[in-house]
Amino acid sequence: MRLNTTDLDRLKDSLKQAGLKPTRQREHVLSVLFARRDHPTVEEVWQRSRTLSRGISLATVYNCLESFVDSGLVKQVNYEREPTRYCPNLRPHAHFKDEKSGRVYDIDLPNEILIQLNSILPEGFRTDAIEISFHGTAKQSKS
Amino acid sequence: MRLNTTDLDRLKDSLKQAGLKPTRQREHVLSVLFARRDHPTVEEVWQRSRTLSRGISLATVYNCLESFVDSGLVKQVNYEREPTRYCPNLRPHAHFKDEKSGRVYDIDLPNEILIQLNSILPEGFRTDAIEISFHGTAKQSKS
DNA sequence: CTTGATATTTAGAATGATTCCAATTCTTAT
DNA sequence: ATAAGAATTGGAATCATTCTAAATATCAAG
Repeated sequence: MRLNTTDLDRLKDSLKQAGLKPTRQREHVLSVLFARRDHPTVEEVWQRSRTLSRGISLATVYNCLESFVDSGLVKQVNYEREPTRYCPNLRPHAHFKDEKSGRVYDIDLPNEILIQLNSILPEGFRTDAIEISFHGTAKQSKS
Repeated sequence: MRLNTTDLDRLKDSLKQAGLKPTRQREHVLSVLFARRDHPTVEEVWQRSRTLSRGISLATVYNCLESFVDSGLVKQVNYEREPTRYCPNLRPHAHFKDEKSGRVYDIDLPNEILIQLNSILPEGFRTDAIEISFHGTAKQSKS
């Protein structure tokens, strides 16, 4: 995880545009998230952040990720009561969890389906967000 | 919550058909679930079960609900990391959570949508279950 | 209807993800 | 450079859930 100046500036910009102060820790956590889009847990993000020269505390990883979610910079993925996972994919998408490997895949959602889903709601229901989670088994290993 | 013999027999039958021994506690927990289909948490089911003559332990409520879910008798509903809720509606349906009231509504799912959802999966993905959760606000108060 | 084998119930301890806290350190506008 | 507000930190606290091991209940067989 070596960041050149351009990458770093991009991260800083992302943070600023999200209304977040670009701190060393936030930049690092965000870069970890972008580096491998495999829906890591907080603990996993923390492990991957140990490479940071002075380290980073677990509480800070929680704080960073929370602020990212609040500002819309990343999304959360919850499966049952397992540790929350984080995902920098901002396109409308569902998640598919392979029960064998535990891996979570992104599934792009055609706008058509979102429209249809909204159409089945009774009168007076206004939707802020829709979460769609598949459980199953995936034969392949590509994301 | 007064159960007549017919109701009780129906509960016993449900349990037996699910492969579960019909114990006093399971009958009661299941009847609580059927009495108000408002997606109660374990804690809420427990509260509502205090009416039981000799009471029932929280651990048992957990055990009962777990066995119901395992045997397919009820479904779980998870929103973020909030306490798990339980739902005796076995038709294919989504959940809509009203952020204002915290109430969870069942939304029946047309088979068409389920077919469409399966059609967007890449080759080799086999689905066991799909969860669809809406977040938003509901103007009305009916379920 | 008793009995034994097996399953269930139970209270409380243990777990584990997450949140809270209060003190320190950083960021940034002036 | 500096002060005000924000972010970071380690550790304690929280809280839903799971585990444990002992007591109790169910049910099939006799």
